[in-house]
Amino acid sequence: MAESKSIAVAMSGGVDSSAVAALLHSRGLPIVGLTMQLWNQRRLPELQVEGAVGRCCSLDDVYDARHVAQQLGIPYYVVNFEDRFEESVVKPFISEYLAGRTPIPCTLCNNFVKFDQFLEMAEGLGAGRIATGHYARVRFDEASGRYQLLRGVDSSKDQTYFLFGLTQPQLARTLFPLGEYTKPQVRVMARELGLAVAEKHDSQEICFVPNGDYAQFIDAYFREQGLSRDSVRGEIVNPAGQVLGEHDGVHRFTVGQRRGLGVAAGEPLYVISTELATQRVVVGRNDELLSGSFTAKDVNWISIARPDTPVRAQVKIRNRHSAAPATLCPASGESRTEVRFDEPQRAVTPGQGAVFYNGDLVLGGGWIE
RNA sequence: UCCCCGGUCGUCCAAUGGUAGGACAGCGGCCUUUGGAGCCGAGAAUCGUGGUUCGAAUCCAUGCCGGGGAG
Repeated sequence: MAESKSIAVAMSGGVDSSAVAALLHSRGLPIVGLTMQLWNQRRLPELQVEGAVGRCCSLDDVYDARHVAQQLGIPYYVVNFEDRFEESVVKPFISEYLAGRTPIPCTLCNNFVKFDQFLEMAEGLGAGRIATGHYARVRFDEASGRYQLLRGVDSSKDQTYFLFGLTQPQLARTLFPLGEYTKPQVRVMARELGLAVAEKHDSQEICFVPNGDYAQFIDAYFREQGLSRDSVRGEIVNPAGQVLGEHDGVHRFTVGQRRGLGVAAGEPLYVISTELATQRVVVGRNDELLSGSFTAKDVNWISIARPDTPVRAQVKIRNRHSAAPATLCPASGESRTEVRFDEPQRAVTPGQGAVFYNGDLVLGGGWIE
């Protein structure tokens, strides 16, 4: 009976998710701690680095999560999602890069693992809802009958950019307890609750790429799989087509990138686009990176129903971008939406997410074509 | 085999008698819990050899290497 009301907490072993477990527990809610094993960090040993911190799924992290669960006296399990993670996150991550786009593994992981397989697993354990350490808020809007997604109170830690794929059924069963707090408050809370992980460093970079070198990861993954790739070398050209240099693969470049071009032109050069067919990387001046509009595909509307007419919004085109005013023009009968910025924005990048906001409210989001 | 012009950090350019500066690139760090971006920092060069001069990247001679030039 009481089992069916329990909440499954996704515990990574970090401060945030540990604080979520402690917080819900302190409120007397029945919870169960679960750690998702997503990637075996002992694979691709050539990428190992000394003293790496903040990587997901390391033995230390599982140890930390289990320790917190013991401290709280809650049931705790480690669940192995490695196959799903590799299929739904790692492989698409690689193929997107090889296709000249710039993927967001965190969003894929949320869409296909954390709010999908994990939710099912929780259900199997008798938990009706899940809770994660994301800095975001969910609320039910009586008027529209919809669950709404809102930015976390701590705008500097807000993680809604990675959550634009969440659906109504998922939101209905999800708790983001940290959305009401700031990161410093969470640290204090963790300290006061005596959590051993209170001072643990924040994680950063892609969790399955231990040394942060994703291009090296892709190379290593191909070797591990015994796959070979055709030559990926290509030319670096300016918009006029003049050859300025050579490169070792379009997957090493993303729109707006400056470093790593190896071309000395007297002024900084940035990647403007990559041409898959010719394996060319086009570079140019910073002001050549401005775009006034783009199309978002596979748009998921969250806090509002899909509009039939243009909608004003602020649109965020990368995690560190501050949402810019724009007009959304949904294509009728399609999941595409044209986004027209009031002012041109720098480095609109295919493969990245475009998230639509109205203040703190997340209207929805899609993928930049 | 003669005559011009030119050889400065990896690249491009500055300093034309007083002990070499910048941009870009590369490297390191910070920032950021997608990738980029941005910020900070340290490196890094006068083609060789003689001479003139208190003092040479700078003037002279010569060699070497580029580029140009009717035999």
